[in-house]
Amino acid sequence: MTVSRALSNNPNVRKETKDAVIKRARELGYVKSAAATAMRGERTAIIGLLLPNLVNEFYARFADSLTTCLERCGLQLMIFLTNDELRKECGALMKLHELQAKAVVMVPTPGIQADQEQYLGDLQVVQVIRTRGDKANASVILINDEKPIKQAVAFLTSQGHSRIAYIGGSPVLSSGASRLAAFSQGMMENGLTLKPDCIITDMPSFSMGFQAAEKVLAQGRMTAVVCGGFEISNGVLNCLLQRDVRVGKDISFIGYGDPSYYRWINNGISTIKLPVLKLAEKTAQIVGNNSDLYKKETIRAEVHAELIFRGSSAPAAGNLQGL
Amino acid sequence: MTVSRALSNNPNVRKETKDAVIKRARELGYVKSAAATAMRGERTAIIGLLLPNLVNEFYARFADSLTTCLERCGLQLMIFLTNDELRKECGALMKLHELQAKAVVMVPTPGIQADQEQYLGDLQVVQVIRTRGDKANASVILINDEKPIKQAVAFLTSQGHSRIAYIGGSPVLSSGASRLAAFSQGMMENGLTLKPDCIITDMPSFSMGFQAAEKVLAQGRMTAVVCGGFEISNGVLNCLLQRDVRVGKDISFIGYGDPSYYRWINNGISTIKLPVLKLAEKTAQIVGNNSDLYKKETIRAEVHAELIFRGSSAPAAGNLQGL
DNA sequence: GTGAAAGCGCTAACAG
DNA sequence: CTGTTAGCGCTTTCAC
Repeated sequence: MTVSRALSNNPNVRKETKDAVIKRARELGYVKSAAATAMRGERTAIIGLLLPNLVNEFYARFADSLTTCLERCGLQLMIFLTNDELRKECGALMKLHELQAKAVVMVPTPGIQADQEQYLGDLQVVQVIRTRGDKANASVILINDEKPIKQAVAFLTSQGHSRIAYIGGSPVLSSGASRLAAFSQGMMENGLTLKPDCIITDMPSFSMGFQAAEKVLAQGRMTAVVCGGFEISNGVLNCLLQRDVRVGKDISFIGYGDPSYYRWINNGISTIKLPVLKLAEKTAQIVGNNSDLYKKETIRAEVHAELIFRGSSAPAAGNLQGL
Repeated sequence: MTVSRALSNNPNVRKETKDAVIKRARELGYVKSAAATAMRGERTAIIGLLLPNLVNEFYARFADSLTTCLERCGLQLMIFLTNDELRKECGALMKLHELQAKAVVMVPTPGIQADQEQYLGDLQVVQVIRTRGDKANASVILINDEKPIKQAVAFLTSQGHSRIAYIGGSPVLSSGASRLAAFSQGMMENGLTLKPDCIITDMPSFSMGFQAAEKVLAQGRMTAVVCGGFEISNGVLNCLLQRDVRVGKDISFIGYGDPSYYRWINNGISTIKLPVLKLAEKTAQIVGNNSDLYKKETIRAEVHAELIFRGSSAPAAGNLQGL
């Protein structure tokens, strides 16, 4: 018992005893068993992170930033890849429950909530980027991209574009729905008609973006494209480049997310830049919060995206002349 | 006890009893405590992964692939970012020790080994990409890039280049040393002189690459650059693009690693492509190996990199004429 | 300032 | 087939 007290720096131990214990412990290479600590009911210093994947640079950067932010609180991230499958999400939550994780930070998969409550035990939940209703007492941090999306449409309009395509995530995702809404509103506000064939949405992925871009090109009527999804944006851009479409001339392009190479493609890719670091900081703040108070107050927060102008969003002239 | 047996599917339980137990457990939302299991001495299903960062696309892809591979064995990755600092590496190892992790997969930091053995407890170690001596009984998986590096030099030579710069990782890293050796050998084999000012090595990073490229440009004598590091390659390339150097005309460039955008910059960036998936698979194979036998046989393996030709490695003519 | 007892959830080893 | 005992490493509680 004295040993225990010495190691946890309890004042009720003679200094000499304490020093001796600590010294010997070091000699023996003692490390406190996380398992024993956890078994006494305390939470583990583990935070689960559920992401669709790590190949998406946005997710990778988020994971990187969050790891760093949490390290300061002595918390460790355990990453689970869901591939946007509900089944995997459930599996991950169950494991975290078993591990008595302190909290989960998750990009919810599109499926239905079901009685996931069961899996969660009493661990704290933070939904990021997307949300799946408020039923669960989960905190939510979203990226507000309404303004930059509207700005994108307004700018393109001011450059003479009127046939603007939108390629984004499915509206079954909360993020997909809000981005699409922003685009639609933007079109209305600028007096443009919102034809159904100028909007393509689906589960977001590189290949989805690629294929959507092929469709848009096949139509041959659009003079500009706005993207509403990180991997989608990459897919669309890759399609355009592969087809030798002169981005910024034949067609104007506004991407979503800002992978480092967007600066260097052609004259730069205009895009909606996402505040990754701020998102991570806010998340860490909620999760790392030593809520001695068992307040399960659920927080709702937003971080703001920003439109970056580069060469890919140019006047429509070149293209309109061609029509 | 019967309950315990039922839940662990022990045959010595009447079927009806077992079913009843399992049913009731589900109703109650029972999950087996990982802590209790761990406390009885068993290893956790946790594999530590120590990486410099996750921003480097190569590391992110490796983490992604490894997560997926390990999931099949029911193992979970816990990622620690070392930022190539020995201090952080030690901290991470200690935490893994506390958690009774089953194994660590690590990209060793450049520092000295010290008596890290202490931190490791008896967990299995797999060093990837770089190695830090064989003293510790650690398995090692390296990327063999000797052949593609030599090929790169040979190809550039065949295109008329003779002033070829090499920008790579510091030789204090085993990877840096072997790449530099391959480049040097390549130069010799092609009858080229290896002047000291054509070689720049340092701790690998984007900015290191960027600055090295600035130096090379300032010299104004090189007609080609070969890179020996993923982030270095990005840094060099970004510098060239920012300075409006016509890559593949003013200067030939062979990168290291194959981020998706290399295909689309100018006429494509020639590069040494790394076998990420194979690396992950091999790693998972070693780590996931249910070594019921406590054989601590340490494995040494290699996966092979490959040179990809694209537009950035062109004949030297254009440049040589200019000199 | 120190120590003994008890219990967190689980299972190996031994009864019945 | 089912149950009892004991112990994994730790801390809280209550003596001394």
